This record gives sequence, structure tokens and C-alpha cells, in this order.
Amino acid sequence: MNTVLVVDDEPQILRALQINLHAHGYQVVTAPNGAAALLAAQTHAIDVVVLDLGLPDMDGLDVIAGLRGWTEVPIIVLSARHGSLDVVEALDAGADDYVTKPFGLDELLARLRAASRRAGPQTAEPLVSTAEFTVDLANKIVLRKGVPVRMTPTEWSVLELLVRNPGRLVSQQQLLTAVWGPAYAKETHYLRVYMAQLRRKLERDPANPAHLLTEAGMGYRFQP
Amino acid sequence: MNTVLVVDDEPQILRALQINLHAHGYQVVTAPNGAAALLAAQTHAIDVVVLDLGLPDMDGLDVIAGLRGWTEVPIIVLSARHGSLDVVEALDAGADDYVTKPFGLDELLARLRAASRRAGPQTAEPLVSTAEFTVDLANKIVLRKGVPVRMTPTEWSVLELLVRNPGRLVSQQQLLTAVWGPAYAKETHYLRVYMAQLRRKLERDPANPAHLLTEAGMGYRFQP
DNA sequence: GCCCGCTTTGACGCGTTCTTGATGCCGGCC
DNA sequence: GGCCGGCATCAAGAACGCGTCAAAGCGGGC
Repeated sequence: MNTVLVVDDEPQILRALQINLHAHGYQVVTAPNGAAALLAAQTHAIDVVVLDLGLPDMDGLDVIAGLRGWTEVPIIVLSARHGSLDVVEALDAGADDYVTKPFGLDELLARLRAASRRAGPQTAEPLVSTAEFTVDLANKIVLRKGVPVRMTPTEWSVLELLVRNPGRLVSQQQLLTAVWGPAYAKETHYLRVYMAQLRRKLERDPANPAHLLTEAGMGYRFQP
Repeated sequence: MNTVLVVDDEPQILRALQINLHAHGYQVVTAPNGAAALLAAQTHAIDVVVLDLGLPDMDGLDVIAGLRGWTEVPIIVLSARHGSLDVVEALDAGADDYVTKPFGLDELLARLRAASRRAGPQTAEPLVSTAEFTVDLANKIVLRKGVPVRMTPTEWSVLELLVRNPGRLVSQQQLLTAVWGPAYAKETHYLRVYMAQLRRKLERDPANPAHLLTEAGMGYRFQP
């Protein structure tokens, strides 16, 4: 139920943590370097990351940044360095906690519990449904009446942003900057084309949308 | 903007933290013991708690429990005790982080940032109501007796500015410059047209407005 | 090198929204 | 009482935003 990604370059520590964490009820995924960590985070459903900063292939801060680019999974940093600067840098890069070696296993377990307790309740339902279609945010799948609907990358980006803000008005600028970048903030025409596309694929009556609504002059709204 | 409750029984530390945190942009509320801390947490809008475990009147763990009974505000524990057991107990009692003395101010600030970053996105959404209608500022929705009312962009801009200043007089210039731009600061006619429009949409008796009031020669006022 | 799917761009019709002018009302002031 | 400034209301043309269709770039896979 609770999956931990452990990133450390020393095989013994990796093994020790794997055994101990598993003994305490965690599923453990391991990675010996930064690249493997970033890959593992995308291919597994990770609940919390334990990250050693001293990796051979890349700076630990870059690993944090790489994760924070797309996920808010809790990150607990392990480090042999006690300096205040190291702590500050790691936390500001997006880490949630910083533990200096040597540390007691009890303490790490407690910090793991604290981290997953915070993240636990937020378990945002990665599945949004309407009477007509269902969007699986985690797996990037859209079903219409149970039938999968293919989405192009751009279509998906637009749809995702709308669906992640159910009932809320999403301004045109928000959509354009999020999907195409700040330079396209005024290319509202793009939105019309893609909203039409999404409606054709998802709405029962594309000309009279029930869920992908236009707020003239303001933006668009997803109505669950 | 960000209010910190600092709990410590040593006046010097309290003072030092107050000064330093305030210098870094935090509002600081202090409490010298556990009872005062629990009281302060209820009477102030606290965003994060910094709690020394060594209090004269009650066990720090009980303070944590007392807070966790009704709030999920982040708690950062300060302690002179390095023992693993202390860390485990505090975290399992509901603390979010555990820092051992002596600690660098930089580190505390970084942990404060990390804590409020996690809690930050929960932005309570503002919702303004009158007997006649309700304005949902976050979602840009206006309800009149539960029925959504469509607003044009300009109508919404005017309404938003008024509603964000409930009971306060908003001058014509303020409205004009905010909605149409500084060049239109004297086009008071625009205001009359749009106030009439808003009243027609929102007031029970548009000719005798109860909430969107005119202050002749000065501006307009939203009365909740 | 070619094909195919995706993205970008253009053109058009339509409905809505903004702007502007005209008119009448009210209260204060001379 | 008459004048005047500020306000409310109504109406109409202009400007804008939206949806739609279609065709032209663009890039990756084969």
C-alpha cells in the first residue's frame, strides 16, 4: 500500500533499507543513481522518496528538481553533510525533510510516517467523471462510455488542466501559458480549435457542450 | 502574510526568533508555555507553529496533541534532545518536522518555507454572499438564489473589485483605472452603464439597490 | 524520401459585448 | 422657479470573440 523509492549509490545501504523498510510494511523500489530514480518515479506509483544526496551521476538537487517538475511526492533527503547550507539548498529545491547520517532507523521510519501522513489525506482522486466521459489523470486515459478515446498531446494538456480544476473557470491565458508557453498568451485561436476538437471527441452534442463550457471573453470551465 | 506561532519558555530565544523571523517577512505570535500556545493558536490565524519541547507547564507532546485535535497546521519541533526516541515520539504525535538545537537560523527558515509550501496550496477560497446573491471569487461564479448568472468580462471586473472591498467605498477612478485602464479615469459614463447592468442582473429592485450602492459624486459601495 | 498524423494558420459567418449618444430624473444652488 | 451637475436608462452601430471548416506547415516513423 505504501511504496517507497529509495535512492542511494551504496549497495549495502540500499539493501539494508530495503530489508528494514519491507519489514515495516513498505513496498520498496530502489535506484542506484539519479537517472534510475527519475525513471523509477515515473514507472512506479511512488508514495514517498528517500534520497541520498551523494549520487555518482548527477547532483542530488537536480534529482529533486527533476521530481518536482511533475510530482509533489514527499522527498526525504539523507545526507552525510551537516552544513546549514546543504539543508537549506535541499529544502528550497523542494525536499520535504532532511536527515543527517548517521541516523536511527526508528527516526527514519517516524519521518516516513510523518511524510506520508501529510500526503495521505490529500490523495487527490486521479479519476474524474461526467455522465458522458471519464478522465484517468494518473494513467492519461480518457474513456467515453467505457470506450477509450485517443488524445493528441496538445489535446491532453488542455483537457488535463481543465479537468484538474473542476467547476472552476480557467482563463485563456492560464491555458495558453500552461500548454503552449507564455509567448502564446494571446493566441486564443488555438484554444478555439482545440476546444472544438475536444468537444467533438467527448461531448454528446458538440455544438451545445454540457461539460466543456465557454465563458465568453474569460475562459473555459469543466463542469463535472 | 505568513503568521508563525513561536512557543518557547526562554525569553531570549523567543525574542531572537521574533526579531529574526519578522525580519524575514513573517508575522510572529509568541507564547511562553503550552497553555498560552493552545490559546494563541485559536485566537490567531496561524500558518505554522514552531514549538520548543521543553515547556514549564506541560509536556510538549501534549501541546502537539492539543493542536492536532482540531487543526492540521504544520508544527516544527525544536529540541535539545538528540535521542531517536524523542524524534519518533514527537513526529508520531503529529509534528511535521524535528530540529535539534543548536540549529542555524537559515535551516529553520528553510524548514519553515518547506512546511508552508506544503500547506500553502490549500488557499481558502473567498466566497461573498448577500441575501440576494453569492459571488464565488475563486471560481468566478455568481449565483442568484442558487441560479448561476452569466457575467461578461467587464461586468465581472467591476463586480469583483467591488466585492473584494465589502462595505468600503470604491472611487470611480479606482474602478475605471482598474477595469479600463488609467486613460479612462474620467469616463464615468461607463460606470453608470455597467452598474445598471449589474443591478438588473443581481438586485431585486434595480431602481432601489440594496447591495450595489451609489455614493453620489464619490463612487460605489458593495454592501454585504 | 515518403507518408501520416499533429499542429498551426487563414477565412468566414454569427452572436455577443462594448461603446457612444440621446433623453429624462433628481437634488442642490443661485 | 430656473439652472446645472451628476445619475439612471434606453437604444443602436461598431468592434470583438467564438465556432467551424479547410488547407498549409512540420516532424517522426518506416
